Amino acid sequence: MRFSHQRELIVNILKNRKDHPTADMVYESARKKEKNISLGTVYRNLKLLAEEGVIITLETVDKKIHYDGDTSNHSHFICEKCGKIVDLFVEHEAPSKLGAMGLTVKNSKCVYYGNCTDCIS
Amino acid sequence: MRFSHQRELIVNILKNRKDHPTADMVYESARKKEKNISLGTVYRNLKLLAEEGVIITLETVDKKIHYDGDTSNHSHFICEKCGKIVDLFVEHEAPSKLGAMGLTVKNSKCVYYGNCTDCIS
DNA sequence: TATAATAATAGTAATCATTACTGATAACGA
DNA sequence: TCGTTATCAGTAATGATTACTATTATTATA
Repeated sequence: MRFSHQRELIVNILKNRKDHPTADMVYESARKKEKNISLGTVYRNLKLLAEEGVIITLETVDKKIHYDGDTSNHSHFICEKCGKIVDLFVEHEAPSKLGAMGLTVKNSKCVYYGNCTDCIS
Repeated sequence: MRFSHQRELIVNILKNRKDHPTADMVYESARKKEKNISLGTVYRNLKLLAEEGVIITLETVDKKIHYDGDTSNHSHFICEKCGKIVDLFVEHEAPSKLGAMGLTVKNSKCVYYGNCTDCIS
């Protein structure tokens, strides 16, 4: 994997943001620094970086992939009303039962759905 | 929500299957009973049934929505190699911390990734 | 440092899961 | 039975993502 300015820019954007942007949000952000960066480049790198474990993907219900530069072991809360994604820094480990079932767990994604403080219903 | 044969067929398919089919898998299965059922009808009903909580959606990494007729509180394990989805009937409750954060949790989805027995690597 | 090999890019076309649309049909309350 | 209208079949449109291609940039090596 070579070093390219575009790739480094994309990584930096994700590592500095505290939210969970989609590909086009990253693209929009990237264009402010590299005005000629291609949307395809953003998609290709996001996919590659996620495969390499440099960033994390978050599949929500809006059919767009969200990306997270924080690869620490944490979960997410998604507000069903406003769509806001909240980081949950709660230690989260796989049930011991899985090992007994012969399943080797490499990572996990845990998402909680409900309403946030602003959207109590 | 009216009663229609097509909708009832789709519900029955999901309630009787133990796997986690995608829309086109449900469509294929439905056509064996109703040879003229439309793919659009399958999609519309799956979406509606998921919104009503009659079935559950499972967003995986293959960009297709998987459906689960079992709405009990359980998690899933996905093999990164063969894509197999395994049900995990492990009681899974939201961290108590969330309530203190003002977040009201209605449901949760927890997915574990790794390798299954057949794909140990 | 110059050069060769090739990974990565910009720009755009293609893919494909899903949704929207439309005229016809069927469910169901009165 | 009849009228209202939700639902359907069939198909077109949408839109996020990926593939493609000629060009450019990175990096190992002489």
